[in-house]
Amino acid sequence: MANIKDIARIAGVSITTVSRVINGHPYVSESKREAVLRAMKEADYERNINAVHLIKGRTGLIGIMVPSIKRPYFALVVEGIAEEALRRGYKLVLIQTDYEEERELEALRMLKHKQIDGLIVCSKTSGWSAFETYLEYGPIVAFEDARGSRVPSIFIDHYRAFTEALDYLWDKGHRRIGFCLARRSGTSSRQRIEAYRDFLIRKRRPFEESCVFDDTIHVEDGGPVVERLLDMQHPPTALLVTSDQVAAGILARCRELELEVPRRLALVAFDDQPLARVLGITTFAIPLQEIGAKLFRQVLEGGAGHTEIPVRMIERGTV
Amino acid sequence: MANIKDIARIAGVSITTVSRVINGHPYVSESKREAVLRAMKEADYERNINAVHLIKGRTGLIGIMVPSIKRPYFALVVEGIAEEALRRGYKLVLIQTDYEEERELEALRMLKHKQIDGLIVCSKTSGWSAFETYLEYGPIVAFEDARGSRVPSIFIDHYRAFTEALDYLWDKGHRRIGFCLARRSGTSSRQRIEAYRDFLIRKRRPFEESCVFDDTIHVEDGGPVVERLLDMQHPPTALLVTSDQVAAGILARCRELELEVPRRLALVAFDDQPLARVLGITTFAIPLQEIGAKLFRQVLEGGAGHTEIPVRMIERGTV
DNA sequence: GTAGAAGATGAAAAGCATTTCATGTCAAGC
DNA sequence: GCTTGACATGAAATGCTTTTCATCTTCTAC
Repeated sequence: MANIKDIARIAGVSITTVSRVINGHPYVSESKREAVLRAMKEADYERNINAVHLIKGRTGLIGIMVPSIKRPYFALVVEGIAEEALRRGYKLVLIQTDYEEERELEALRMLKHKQIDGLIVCSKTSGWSAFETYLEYGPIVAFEDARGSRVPSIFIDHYRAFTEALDYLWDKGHRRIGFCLARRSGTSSRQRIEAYRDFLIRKRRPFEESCVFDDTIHVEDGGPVVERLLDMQHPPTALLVTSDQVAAGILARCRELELEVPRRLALVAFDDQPLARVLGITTFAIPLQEIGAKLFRQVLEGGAGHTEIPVRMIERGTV
Repeated sequence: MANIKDIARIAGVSITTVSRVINGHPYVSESKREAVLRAMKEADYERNINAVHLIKGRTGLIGIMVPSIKRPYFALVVEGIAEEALRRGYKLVLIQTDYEEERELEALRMLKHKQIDGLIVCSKTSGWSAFETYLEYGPIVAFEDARGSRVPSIFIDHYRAFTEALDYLWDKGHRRIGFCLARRSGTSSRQRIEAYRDFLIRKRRPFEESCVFDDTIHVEDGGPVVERLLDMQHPPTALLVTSDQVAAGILARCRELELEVPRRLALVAFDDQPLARVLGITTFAIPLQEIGAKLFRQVLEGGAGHTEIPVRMIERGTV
């Protein structure tokens, strides 16, 4: 394909002039501009973007690290990021990690390689220090509580939200409260477990391992929770569920088994995804799309610091 | 940051030798290899990938054109693509189009620019001719019935599936069958409308505009459908719903209004997403993730032709 | 009338790695 | 002793665009 040199030759001008026309710089006479444009059309010229990237040292690409895009939670964040990226003329590179450190590292290497101009970490498994090391190569921002690290973050105080939810259920008369987590080792899970333990201490109640259900991530993970519940001597009367999807799965199985919600089992979920609205699930509103947009803006501006996103409970019919 | 020239200088070898070490070419003596590796470590060298892209004319990036990633349907396809991409060492550029032609065109331009090595079109609004024009710049593959065009495709015969579903409902005694569509102008919607019209002709039944519900895309679009149904003099007794999400929304509203499914309203949906499994929705299994993987393989291999993906109905409890 | 600014243009450097081609060494084989 | 092939190495070309610097012209203002 034709390159800028060819165009210069065809139009009878220098390469510089062609570049000026392409980039809209001033100081090009109308006649030459037209000649260049004509030549470009004639030769079906298209700028080789990789040469531009090389010389500019930027690519207009932002990396998004997500464990799995099929989880609506992340899909919503990415949607928010994508909308903002579009508005700013950036493209996104999707890096699906499945929580494997090696893949997370590869995303960081892309930053060092200058293949991406910045990196948005939606969730991760490696320690913060790995990310801090790469901070010098380009902006990174995380959607996870990174306070205490040098990685800028936009986060939700899960300790506070969980505490609020627990108190709410307690006030509604629930004395045995269980909860569902995704990965036990995740940052937010650890905060939630801490909130749970502190709550129990405050209420002088014993911690019971049987009340925590982990690895509940997808809608189909809800059913088994209900079955385990039914097998218990003293099952919890309320469940805090860290994802609307799982809550929907629980709700569906409860209906099948004619276990009344909220009479027999109360549910408080998180995210306020459309599904929760439709099913009337009491949940914490987390503005995932807006958070996505914020993440994008922050990574572009390269700002430091940690921003908390407030969440609030939306009462519907499951408590 | 250090470049290959610096490394060559530090290691006391030529640039070529450094390049050989980096790329694992043979014919490098052990002593020089070590010297180069030492120099690379010392100078914290990282290859500038954009220079590599420039000279190779490839980027290891595949573009994915999706209208909106937050729709689970597309998220699942992308998940499948991403898994396969990872296996093959490719990265993905997400191009969210929102069905705007300008953005679709921009994705095509990326192919021409050589910013991406290939393009997967999950759904689109522009005509095929636009895509055909760009076929010369790199492989394109579409997840949409492109028979009759030169764009390779992996597709589902929606005419056939719809016909099968209609006959099934007819055999179950339904005489008034309505259906929900996403965008009316989409390729699959047109095929489905055709199937519906042909079905009515075959059964000597009149076409009634009030039985088609369009722009139903998300889970929250289900409720309004039920409300419109209740307002009708002679509402359909069965609904074909082109997405599990919408079917879930319909089901939820039916329960709220105590409209028994399937006694008062039967539902057949499409996709067989996890949500449909959990809610016991009768639906057509479309292996979206596998299709994603297939799309990726095809775009890599640059194969032509059209491949039909067979679908089959899964009977659950909504008919 | 002249200094200085503004406008116009192009040569060349810079950005960086890969690959081809040329050259040289050494050992095996006849 | 000489040819041939395998192994080693580097100079230079290649991929393509942006940007700096230098040069030249043409006004404008005093």
